[in-house]
Amino acid sequence: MTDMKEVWKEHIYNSLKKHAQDCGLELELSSASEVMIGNPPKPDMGDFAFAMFPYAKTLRKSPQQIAEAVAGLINADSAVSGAGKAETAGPYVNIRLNIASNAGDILEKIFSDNESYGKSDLYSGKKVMVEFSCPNTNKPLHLGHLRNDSIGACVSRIIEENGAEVCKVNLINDRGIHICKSMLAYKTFGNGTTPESENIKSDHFVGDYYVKFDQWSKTDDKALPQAQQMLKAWEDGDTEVNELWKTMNKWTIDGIQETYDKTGISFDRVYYESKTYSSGKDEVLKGLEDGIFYKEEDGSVWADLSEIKLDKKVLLRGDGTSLYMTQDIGTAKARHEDWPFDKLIYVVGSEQKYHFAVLFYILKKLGFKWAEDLVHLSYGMVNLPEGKMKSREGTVVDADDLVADLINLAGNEIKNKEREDEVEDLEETSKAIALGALNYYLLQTTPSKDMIFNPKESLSFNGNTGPYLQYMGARISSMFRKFEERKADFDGVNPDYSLLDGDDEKELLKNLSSYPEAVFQAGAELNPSAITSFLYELARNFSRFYHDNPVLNCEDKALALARLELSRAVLQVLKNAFKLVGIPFLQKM
RNA sequence: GCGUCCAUAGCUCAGCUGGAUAGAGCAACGGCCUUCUAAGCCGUAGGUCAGAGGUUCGAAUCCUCUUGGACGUACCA
Repeated sequence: MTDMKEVWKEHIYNSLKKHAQDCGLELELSSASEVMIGNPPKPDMGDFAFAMFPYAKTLRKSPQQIAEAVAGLINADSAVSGAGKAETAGPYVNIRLNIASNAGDILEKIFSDNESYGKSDLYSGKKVMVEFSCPNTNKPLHLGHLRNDSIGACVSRIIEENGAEVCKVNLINDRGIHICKSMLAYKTFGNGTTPESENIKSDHFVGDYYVKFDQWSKTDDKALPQAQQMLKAWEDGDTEVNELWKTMNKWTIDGIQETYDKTGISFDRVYYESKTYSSGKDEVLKGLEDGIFYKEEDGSVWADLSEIKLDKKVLLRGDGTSLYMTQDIGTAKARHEDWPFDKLIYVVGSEQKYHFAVLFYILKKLGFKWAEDLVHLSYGMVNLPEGKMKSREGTVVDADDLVADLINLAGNEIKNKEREDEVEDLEETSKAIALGALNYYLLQTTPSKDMIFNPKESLSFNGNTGPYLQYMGARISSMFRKFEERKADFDGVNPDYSLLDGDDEKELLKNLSSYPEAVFQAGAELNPSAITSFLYELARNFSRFYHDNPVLNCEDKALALARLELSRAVLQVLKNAFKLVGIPFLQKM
């Protein structure tokens, strides 16, 4: 469709130019790419729309008159007229494509490209690193992480589809006072229990002590000072604290890894704050020597941000210990050394916009050329219908719980529909449906916007949901199984694509051919919702088509086969887009 | 206070770099299963695109202001 659009822009451009010439005027357009193209409000009005308003002034004619002239020129051009027809609608020139005559080409392209259909070279030759997830090691993952993971993983795949070499990285937030809080609470109240002895998933086990610390510190003023003391001991290399840290850190990371496995999240490289903060400290001290930063009387090191109209930022505490910013400097540097990227995308919540503005500025000041290639892909908060999630009020939606609920619900749904025998593996199918529902739900909203997570709605599998999309894939798959059984009926028949000229069929062909555009747009904007929107439209159009048009049961065998191939193409594009969004494809459901 | 972002149907969201009558899903109501999976299809109802100005042939979209909200502005991460 991209090609067709370009072709028709060229036609309109040429006609406009010719018309201007005929009038003895000069057109203020230097190339066809400047011609604006749109869609008519209704499909039955045509496939492309060109508004003639912008040319009225230079051509000294009404847009209506220009439209008449341009349409006339296009229809008179025999080289053009086979591909489509121009019609005027007031000031608009609408192009009605002869899609059926192109149907064969569109389908052939999809079949020959297969799983590669949709790929672009937008980022070809580029190395792009994507950072996402970044959990703390003091508690399990929650709904906010799930959105982060969904966006991060999806954007990674989209960029890859647009030609880049991608490296997915995680950063484990495993040092700081918050880690000491759960450690201290465990040391005080744990009595040597373990996740195994209590039969609790290990990250939840640690998280429970983090909650316990919170309760404890409310009634005991000595709790917090003790935690700070522990932090100091830890940084001073105290073996006992270090051993405890190692043990509990492992518990959390193992637990989180289990969640990643369930939600299909993986990374190419994993960084640990505990390992990168000292190199960040070195960079800050070097910057101090070079006069980029300055020291306060208490020994703390600061960056002056007045150049970017911000105040100032502390980079090292008075006692020489490092902060969030410090370690992020070290991490960025380590990453570029490990894997020299052309672009590094940080998928991090919008509440950290300030942090990244400062980080990028500081890295620039430190003289790292690649600081220009850093991008903060900020995403909005996930709220509940009642408002914000609050750990103190226990309204935080736990990632494991949510996934488990979704799996259960999917399983019940299969049983209710009495398709338990049909699907073969109930467990696996339930998981696939749950995962598709989750990813699709989280990716529909444009990342930069806050979203409201309605648990009830997310657990529904009707309407514009992941399972709806999977269902279309399953129905098409089912149709192909039926076709295998009846193959003999179609012996010696060839598909006649020129018969695919019903409105539903034309819409589908247009959808299919516009898929590469959706991938390109998603890549350029780093916006998964470009793919989710595309998917829903394709599935909805297929659903209507399939409801109203018999395929295998069509009496005209040549048309039946053409429709079958059209369905095959829909299936292929669904699969390709599913892969990007993280919706598992199902043969049966 | 300052900075950033947001405001579209009862609810949740689309709406591409300005273009024709602003679209979906959910919820509500009404139809459609002896026919390729009813997790489906079709229909009805629902809107002063927060408000006011401005730019333009033309604004939900761009600019300014007002109102309402979120986030940030920590020697937390």
